[in-house]
Amino acid sequence: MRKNENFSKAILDLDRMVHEPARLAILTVLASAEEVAFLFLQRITGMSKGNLSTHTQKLEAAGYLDTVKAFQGRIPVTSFRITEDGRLALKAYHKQLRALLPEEGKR
Amino acid sequence: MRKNENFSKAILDLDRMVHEPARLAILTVLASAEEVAFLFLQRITGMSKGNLSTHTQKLEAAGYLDTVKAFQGRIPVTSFRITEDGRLALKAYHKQLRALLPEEGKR
DNA sequence: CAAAACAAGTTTGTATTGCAAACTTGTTTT
DNA sequence: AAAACAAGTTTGCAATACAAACTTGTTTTG
Repeated sequence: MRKNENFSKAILDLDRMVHEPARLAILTVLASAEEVAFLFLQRITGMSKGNLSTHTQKLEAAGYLDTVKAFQGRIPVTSFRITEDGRLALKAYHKQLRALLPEEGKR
Repeated sequence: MRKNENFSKAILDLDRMVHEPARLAILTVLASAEEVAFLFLQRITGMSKGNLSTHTQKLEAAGYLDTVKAFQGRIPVTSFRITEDGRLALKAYHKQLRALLPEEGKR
């Protein structure tokens, strides 16, 4: 049996910056591409612009993504790239989750 | 490649009653025993009494656990049992997480 | 050409929530 | 009898997620 104490305390140590579903979705998409545009991210996740904007700002403040502001012709386009720290945080989070999930055989 | 759209929207559909780490820890412990006493749960998770109390109340309101109030001698002892709904919710949550985690080979 | 509609994000306001300090009710110790 | 302890609960507060409303600029239309 898994040691319940360490185990449940580990759950409480999950990185909340990543654990929040909106941000987890953002990071997951960013992890699968070089660079992702704001509007693409919005459509793919179905989030509102406001919500997406605040979450990407938080992820940037945490150092998990970089914001790239550019112009496509004359209209502004904001894009994002996951940082190395972001990738590491996501990987670490995945590891925490795996430790938490019952093993294959025991489902 | 996984379809990014369905995928990231699925993340946003995670059951938040279970997703919250404090409650996930509680449910996980409850799932591994018949009945668990308040103080045991508190020690094993390291949560404060107040926090534990409010989260168990939420889980009860959601129908995910039952609260059992009894006496040990003359002192009151509160215990909890996961309900069938709670077990199902936890299982469904695990399933959602598995779908979300990169596969073994791709780590 | 002026006005209205549209685009791309950001800021602000609100309602919810997680958390621990303080409280309550009762028991045991001094 | 008073003080200390136990087991939870309630209350107050700070942080957060979210969308509506706003801002700045561009394109379309009358």
